Amino acid sequence: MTADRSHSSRAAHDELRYLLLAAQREGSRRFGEALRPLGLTPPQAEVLDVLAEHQPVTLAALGRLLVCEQGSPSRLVDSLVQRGLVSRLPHEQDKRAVLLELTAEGRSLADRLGEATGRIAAAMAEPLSAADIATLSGLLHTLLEGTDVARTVRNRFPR
Amino acid sequence: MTADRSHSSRAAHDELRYLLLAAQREGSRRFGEALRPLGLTPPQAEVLDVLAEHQPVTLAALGRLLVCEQGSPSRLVDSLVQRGLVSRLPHEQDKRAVLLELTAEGRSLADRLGEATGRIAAAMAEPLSAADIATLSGLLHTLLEGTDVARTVRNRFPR
DNA sequence: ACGACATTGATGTCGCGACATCAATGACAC
DNA sequence: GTGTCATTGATGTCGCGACATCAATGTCGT
Repeated sequence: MTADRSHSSRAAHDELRYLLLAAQREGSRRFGEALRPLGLTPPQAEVLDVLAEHQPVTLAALGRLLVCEQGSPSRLVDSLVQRGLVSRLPHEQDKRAVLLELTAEGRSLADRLGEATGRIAAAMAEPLSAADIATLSGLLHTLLEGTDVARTVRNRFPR
Repeated sequence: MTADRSHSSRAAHDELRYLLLAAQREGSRRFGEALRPLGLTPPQAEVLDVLAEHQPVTLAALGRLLVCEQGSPSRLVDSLVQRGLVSRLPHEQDKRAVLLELTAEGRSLADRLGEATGRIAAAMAEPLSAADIATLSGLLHTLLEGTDVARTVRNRFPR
């Protein structure tokens, strides 16, 4: 019916853009709310989550593993260091680099975080079936193909 | 194969969460980059876009039409007023309210914005077919069903 | 008319997140 | 070694975006 390929989907593209924004915002909002009892924000939670699996890691490497930030997340890490959840250690071979590790407190919080995360993520995706989630993830991967973030996500969630 | 329904999809849920974050971030990054020649940020562009269609409108009503912000976007609008793109007019019947309108300059910028938006959105969604986009949008609508943002998006993009 | 409550828009605060810049250090060609 | 360039992590700045608070105004029950 709509023959003009170059313009017919303009509204569809815009709607998709806003849907992605809306979904991310709504997810962050709910996730942040659920994280408040732990005293963590979603980005802080992501750092703990990544550190729990990739300890120890330099700041630059952490940045490459984070979806929530492009550059080096020094100030994000700062907040966690100040709260005693993460410690900075000097790197032996490279005096520029800093190694990040969870403290004991950080590790135990990361554990509690893992449980909370599972429940919340399941609750948020509740209106979708497992098949829907797979389809949705596949389409998002396709949408992002060739970008840095896509590589980041693949690193974090290998098949 | 995975029999434990309550936990088997934990990773899938987390991946979806990060994919949504990644897609939105990447989209915003590219969109903001393309908008830089116009001197606009993506949230500012959304305001112009909405105003061009719903002029005049109160601040609270604008807030209900925006995906990019929950509360009343007074400071976001401020930036546009300061740049002479939007004007605030007193509301006759309700002395609390303020009516927002595009200035002449705002209207012409909104026009140029519309063209740019179309090209950018198409470029970003390029790896997906029209059918994929429809599927993706449908799934995102389902994911958001029952939320305020879902209503906002439906208002902005009625079928 | 009046009092309780709701709504509007402004404002303060906090934590990002993108970008630019910078000093320190490292890697590499020669 | 030396010069050149890349990388690392810190820092400054800007614009959000969520939340809380507030004064002004409106609404509604009685």
